[in-house]
This record gives sequence, structure tokens and C-alpha cells, in this order.
Amino acid sequence: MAKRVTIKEVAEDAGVTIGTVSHVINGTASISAETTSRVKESIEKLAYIPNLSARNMRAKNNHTVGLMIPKMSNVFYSRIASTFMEEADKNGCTVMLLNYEYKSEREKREIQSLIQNRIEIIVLVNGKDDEDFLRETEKGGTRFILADRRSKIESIPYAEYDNIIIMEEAVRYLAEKGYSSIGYLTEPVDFSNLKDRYTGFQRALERAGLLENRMHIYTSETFRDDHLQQGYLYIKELLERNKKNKLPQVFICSSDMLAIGAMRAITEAGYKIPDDFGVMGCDDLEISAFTRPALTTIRQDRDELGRRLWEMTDALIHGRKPANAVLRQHLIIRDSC
Amino acid sequence: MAKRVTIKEVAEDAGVTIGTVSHVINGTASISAETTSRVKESIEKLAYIPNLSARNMRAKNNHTVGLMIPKMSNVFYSRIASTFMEEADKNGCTVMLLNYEYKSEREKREIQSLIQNRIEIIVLVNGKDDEDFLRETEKGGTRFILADRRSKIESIPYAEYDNIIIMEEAVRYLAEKGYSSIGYLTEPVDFSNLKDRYTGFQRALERAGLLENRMHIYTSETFRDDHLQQGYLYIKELLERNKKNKLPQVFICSSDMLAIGAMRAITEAGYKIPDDFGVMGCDDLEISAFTRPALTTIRQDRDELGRRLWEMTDALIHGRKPANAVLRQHLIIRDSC
DNA sequence: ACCATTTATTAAAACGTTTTAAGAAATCAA
DNA sequence: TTGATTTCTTAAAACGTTTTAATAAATGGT
Repeated sequence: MAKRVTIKEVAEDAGVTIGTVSHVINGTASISAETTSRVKESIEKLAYIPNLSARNMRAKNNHTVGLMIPKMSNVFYSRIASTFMEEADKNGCTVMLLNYEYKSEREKREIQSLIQNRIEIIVLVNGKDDEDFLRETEKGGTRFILADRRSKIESIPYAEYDNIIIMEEAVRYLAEKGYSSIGYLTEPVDFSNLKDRYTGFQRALERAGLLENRMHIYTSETFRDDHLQQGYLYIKELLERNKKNKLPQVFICSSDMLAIGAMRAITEAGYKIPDDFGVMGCDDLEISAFTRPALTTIRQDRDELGRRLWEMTDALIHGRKPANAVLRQHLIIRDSC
Repeated sequence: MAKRVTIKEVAEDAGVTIGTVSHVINGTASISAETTSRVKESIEKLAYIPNLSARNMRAKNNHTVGLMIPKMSNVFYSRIASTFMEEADKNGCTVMLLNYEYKSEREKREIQSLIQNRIEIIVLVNGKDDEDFLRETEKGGTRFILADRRSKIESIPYAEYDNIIIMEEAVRYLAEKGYSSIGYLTEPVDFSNLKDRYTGFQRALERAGLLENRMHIYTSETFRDDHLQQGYLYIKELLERNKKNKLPQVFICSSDMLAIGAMRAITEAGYKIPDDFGVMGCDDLEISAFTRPALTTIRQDRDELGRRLWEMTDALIHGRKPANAVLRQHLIIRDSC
């Protein structure tokens, strides 16, 4: 609809060729001071803004990277996105942020749309895409960086948390505290990060000699969404249906929200935390220091991940091969177990 | 870097001209069934994806709108973004999501970058831009839609909440409950939405005859960020420095996080909620139903705003003039006041 | 005064599409 | 059969830039 000012009009106004204007803008040739200032005046006067599509067509590199997260309204992801974009911004790079709502099919579609826009670097947080699809897409020239997830493909770098190690640490801590029966409340284990955590959990229990009959896994499809509510309902029902001594003494939850929901159910049922049941979360949200009792949890430094992802992206942009990153997590000890 | 397959290669492979391929793709001319299928095969075989930059250059309308929010890691905004993008997606429209971190200067920069991308519709949530800037930019052909904010410019439509009305309702509720002295804890009042709330607050107090000496305004620059922590610290200090009878009996807070922080400080100081002090929030976050006591709050339906914004955008796309929208808010009565 | 360089500017090709007008071939109506 | 449509395909222009090679003008060294 609206006609925008083009380089041609600027050129006319300044009485030079479009080539000259382009050179002034990009500093790609020596232009006399006088001409330069004349051109700049015209640009200012006409409020000229270069057309990026046109520019992209000619010059390759469009200084844009794609960032795909599963769910925008999840603070965990939006925070990563936020720091990543901040860093990108500092480096004069634009980020196209997309969320695919945990839907595999939408994920593919969004990747397509990034490719259409000639975006060559895609940072994929979590994501369920089979490795074959990634490999195939890579052949088309798209480079991926995976986050919070591993890949077996040598050419695709990733950044993930040390899920196995931290889980071992968590279990060790609980064992030392005297808990001998541990419950594990988790989202469906279908990503490598959740698998790792689960593996670490099992492994540590084995070592602590707590494995048999002392390990309870609780998982449910409803844990995909609205963890607060779902964690609450799940534990509420669990408590109603079982005697206390049939239940684990402490619950490790795969997110803080799940944990907070669980705490609510436990308190409502008249039990004390941590005396009757302990609860441990995972995320360290701001709110978790403000619950009562304050939530003991596993901190994943999202800013660190965001920054790290940018470093990797930056490496890729400059043709270096980024090293995979494994980020430490930290046990934040408070009062809930 | 990587060369992508172009329409030309497809044309060669299928033994037709690029024009024909284009027509097959867009259905802009009648092409024989045989040719069509041959072209489609080639597209499939070569994994051809059209270059959007090139397409945009020629054909106008790029089916992309810009959405600018102040802060991505704020659930309030990311939720709006999420529904908006969902709706856009359904209508085959791509959204460029940008956040400007409440920085006026960055806001302007991001708008520039949207214009560079030839995006003609920008939905601006909150935003501090002076109306002159908007008016000026509009002349360049960019259309704005404002959210959670009003505009005096006739050509710029907006969607906002009924902040005045809800505040009156809130105060009336508190007055009926017997509170005669009310405190108002708010972020710096420099947006029209916050101004409105404040106006509504004042007006209602006046009506209830509570104005003089019964109204306390607490505001601080630190309330820009991390409301939970800041609300906590602020109220903690307030309680330490003042006798109870010098303080308001109830605090209306401009966000739930602020309210939750305040509740924590109040409880920690040994006071009971709502007996010693009442607290009211604003947002109705998921977590607010799970605090103890559960938070009485003002709900802003973010999904509704997101959907409404899309409707307005859609109208603009189809050349209709969207009507301004005023969304109702609701008082969610729980146990904190 | 001459050639060699440097400085400033330009014309034109190229990027990958869409779109238009036109031409060729096929079908139809009489 | 003829002329009129309709169906299919194409060539070429256009979109707004960047970039390259070429040219013209100015400067420098001898």
C-alpha cells in the first residue's frame, strides 16, 4: 500500500546516482565530504530507510538469527530468549523469535518460515525434531544450535545443563538428610534433558542403596501444562488415596511450579512441610524464595544459557565451530526439605 | 554462505520457464495438469523454498506484522504475545516479536528495524513513545495499534482496560469491607494505564469520603523491576519505620508480584493477613490463587487482549478501520482483604 | 609538462521473485 | 472452414538494493 521512500528518490534529491548514495550509506567507496553531507541531508529530509528485503537479496548475510522456543508464556524460556536477544542486539544482530507451543508440526512449519526468510542460523530450544529432519535441513544450508538438549549429529552443537550430575547431588543431599524413600514427580520424559535427570536420579538412588521399593515415579500427560494446578491436583489425589506411610517422604519435582502446587496440596491436607513430606523443585523461579516454607530447588541459570547460546551463535556467524557447552546447575537449599 | 535452490533451478529441472514455476506455486495462471505435476515434482525433489526477500520486493504485502512488548520475561506481556501470535498463525500471518526492555531509545530502534523489513503494521504494547513520533512515523506508511494505552491521535486505534472503573469498584469493595484507610503501592505512574488507575483510585476515595488523610501513595523507581523482591523490601522497611496505626489498613498493589512481596513482608513482621493488613493485587497470575492467604486481585484477561489485538490487526490488514476496544477487568475475591 | 597515482563518481549487472502482455496452441461455435 | 474463444506458456520488466569495473578529475612527483 504505502509507498516508501527509496534510494532512487534520495539520489535524485541529492543530485547523484543511487550507487553514490549506497556508497555513502555503507562506506564502501571514498566519497567527497561535500557529497557525503549532501546525501546525508537528503536521507534525513526524506526520512529514508533502506529496504532490508532488497538489501538481503543482493548482499548475502542478513544479520538475523532465528530462535525457537517451545512456549513463550513459560518464564523459563522467555527469560532465555530475553538474554539471548539482548546479547544479539548488542552485536547488531536481529533475532526472529518463534514459539511452537510444544507442537512438533508447528515446529517444522516455523523452521520453514525461517528458511524462507533466508535465515541460516536457528537456535532450537528443546524441540522434538527427529535428528533425521535436522540433518536433512542442514543440507539445505541451515545451521542449527540446540539448547537444553543434546544431539548425536557431529555438525550440530548444543548447550545443555548437567542434569545427571545435579540429580545425583540432589539425591545425595536428601539421603544425608535422612530421607530414605523418594518420589519423583515429572513431566513426560521424552526429551533428552528429562531423560538425563531421570537417569541421574536412578543412578544416585542405586548408589545410595535406596533403589528397591524406595523410588516412586509419578508422571502424567497433564504435567505438560499449568504445572501449578496440575501438581496440586495430582498430589491432592495421591494423598487422599494413600496412607502416609505408603508414600515417599520427599518429592523431587521437575519444575518449581509443580513443586509449589504440590506444597499447597500437602499443606491443605493438614501435613507439615518438611516434617511430614519434603518437597524439592527445579528452576529457582523468583517466587520460589517467597513461598512458605521457602522452596529448596535446583537452579538453572537461564541467563547463563542465553549468553552461552549467543556466544555459540556468534562463533557460527564468524565461521568458527562452537564447542558444546555443559552448564552447571546448583542446589539452592531452603526450607522445604 | 550456503547457496539455496532458486526458482531458476526448479524451472530448468522441470523444463519450463521461471514464470511457469511461479504460476504453479501461486496459482496465478492456468497451467496444464501435466506441467503442474512436473513442476511440483521438481520442487519436491530439489527441496525448493521460495526466497521471501525476493518475493517481498516484488509483491507488496508481506503478511508479517510487528509486535512490540516492553519485557518478554514478564508473563503479562509474553502471554499477550502468545495468544496474539497464535491467532496470527491461524490466519497465515507471521509475527515479528520484539521487546524493548522498557527503554524508549531501544523502542525507537526496534520500530526502525521493523520498517526496514517493510512491515507496515506495528502493535505496540504499552510503549512510551510520544505521540509526535508516532504521528511522524505514520506518515511514512506505518500503521500502529496501541495496547494497554490510549492515544489522542484519531488515526491510531487502541485497546485498553477499563482502569478507572475497576479501581472504583475495588475501592468500593474495600470500603464496604470496612477499610477506611487505603494505601496504593504502584510503579511510577508514567503510562496512561497507570494514570487511569490512579485517577480511578482517587475518584472512588473521594466518593467514599475517604480522601483526606486516608489515602497513601507509595511509589518507587525500584518498582520497575523484580516486583516480588522490591515489594517485599519496601513494605518491610515501611513496617519497621512506622507504627501500625500510622499505616493504611489495606494495600492495593499495581501488580500481583508486588502484592505477594508485600504479603511476605507483612507476615514476616508477625502480622496477620487480612486481619492486621489487607492486600490486593492486580493481574491474577496463576500463582495468586496459590499463595496463603490466596490473593484477592484484579484480573486482566490477557488472552482476551491478545485476541482483540489480532482482530484489530486483521481489520487493518483488510483495510477496515478498527474500533477502539475497552476491556473489562474483574475483581477476583479471595482471602487477602 | 608529463606520466602515475589517488580520489570521486557513475553506469550497469546482479540478486530471486512476481506480474503483465503477448504469443501459440487447442477448443469451440457457427 | 473460419473466426472467436479459451487454455497454456513465455519473455521481459519490475521491485530496491549492492557491487564491480570503468571513467573522469584531481593531485603528485619528476
